[in-house]
Amino acid sequence: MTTHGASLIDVARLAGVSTATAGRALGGYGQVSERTRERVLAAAAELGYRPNSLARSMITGSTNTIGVVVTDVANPFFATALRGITDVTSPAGFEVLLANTGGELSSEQRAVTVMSEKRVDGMIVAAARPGEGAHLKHAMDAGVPVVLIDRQVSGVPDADSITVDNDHAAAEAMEHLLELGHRRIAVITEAGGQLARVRSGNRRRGLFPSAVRLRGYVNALDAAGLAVDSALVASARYDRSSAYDAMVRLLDLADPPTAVLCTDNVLASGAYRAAQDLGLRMPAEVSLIGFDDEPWTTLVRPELTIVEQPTYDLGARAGRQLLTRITATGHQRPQHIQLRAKLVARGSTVPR
DNA sequence: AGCGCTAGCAAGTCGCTACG
DNA sequence: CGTAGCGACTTGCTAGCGCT
Repeated sequence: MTTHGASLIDVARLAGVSTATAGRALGGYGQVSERTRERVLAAAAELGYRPNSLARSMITGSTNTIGVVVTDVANPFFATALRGITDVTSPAGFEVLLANTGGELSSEQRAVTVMSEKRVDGMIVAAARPGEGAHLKHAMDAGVPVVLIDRQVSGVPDADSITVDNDHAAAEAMEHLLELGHRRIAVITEAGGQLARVRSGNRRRGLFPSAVRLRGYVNALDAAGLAVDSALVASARYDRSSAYDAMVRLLDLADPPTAVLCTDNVLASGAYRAAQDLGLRMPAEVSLIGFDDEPWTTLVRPELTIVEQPTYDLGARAGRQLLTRITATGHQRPQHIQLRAKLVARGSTVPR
C-alpha cells in the first residue's frame, strides 16, 4: 500500500488470487471465472482500488491521451472544434490534454515538448507560425503522430492536415458582395502586411487562413477587373479593439468603402461595434461580412452575413484521423483534407 | 477454460568499485 | 578523498507461457 492507496498486489492478496488474475478481472482481458471476478471486484471495492495508469502505460506503451494545441481557446472556432475532437476521441477511450498558445511560437514549442514528455499518443495542432515546424517534426520523428488543423505548416511533410478551403471561402464572400453591386470593397485582416507576398502568387503552402482569405479577396477583385486599392486593405492585430480602430480608419476615408470583409470572427465583432458607435446605418451605408456562425451574429441587428466554416466537422475529422494514425502500423502517405465553407447571407449585406 | 509465475516495460535512484 | 562509471534495484502492471 503506497501513499496513493491500494495497488493490484493488495487487491490480489485480499481476494486470494495472483496479481495476474486480479489484473485480468479488473482490466477485462484474458480469462477469469465469474466467481473469481466477483471476489476480485469486491476486494477492489473494499480497498478503494484505483488502477495506476502510469504503471499500465509503462508496459502498454500508450497513455490513451492526446494533446490538443490551439492558439486561442476563447475563440468559439476552436472551442467548437475541440468539441468535435472530444466527441470522437472520448468514446475511443482517449483523454485530451489542452494547451493554449496565444499564437506564441515559444508557447507552442513548450506545449509540444511537455506533451511529448507526458507521452501523449498523438497531437492535434493549430499552429502559431506557418513556417515553423521543426518542433512538430521532432515529435513526429519520435513516433508521435501529428494532425494539423486550420493551418498548414511547412517542414512537417508527414503530418496530416484538416483545413478549410479558404480560397473558396473568400471567393464566396467576394462574389456575394460583387453581385450586390459593391465596387469599393475593403478588407480588415491580420495578414495586411503580407499583401505584396500574397499578390505575387507564389507560396501555396505556408499561408495562414487570414492570408489565404486576403489572397481570395485580391483574386476576386482581379477577376472582376477591379484594382486593388491599398487604402482599402486595413491591417489589424488579432483582437477586437484593433479591428475597431481599423474600421474607424476605413470609414474616415474621403472615399470610404461601401462594403467591408473581415477575415475572421474576432475582427468582425470589432468592426461591427465600430460601425455602430460611429452611428453609421448598417447596411444602408456600409455592408459588413465576417466569418463563423457565432451566436452574436444573429443576436445583433442587422444580423451579420457570414461565411460559415464547418468548425465542428473540422475537429471531428481531425480526431478521427488521429485515431487511425495511432492505431495504424507502418508508414502511410499523409492526408490533406480540405473542407468547404458556405456563405450565409443575412441582413448586414445589401445591394449597392 | 482458468489460473499462476515471471519477465520486462521506462526512467530513474542508489550504492559499490576503481581510479586519479 | 572525491568522483566517474556502472550494475542493481525500484515502481505497478500486463503479456506470454505453462500448468492443472
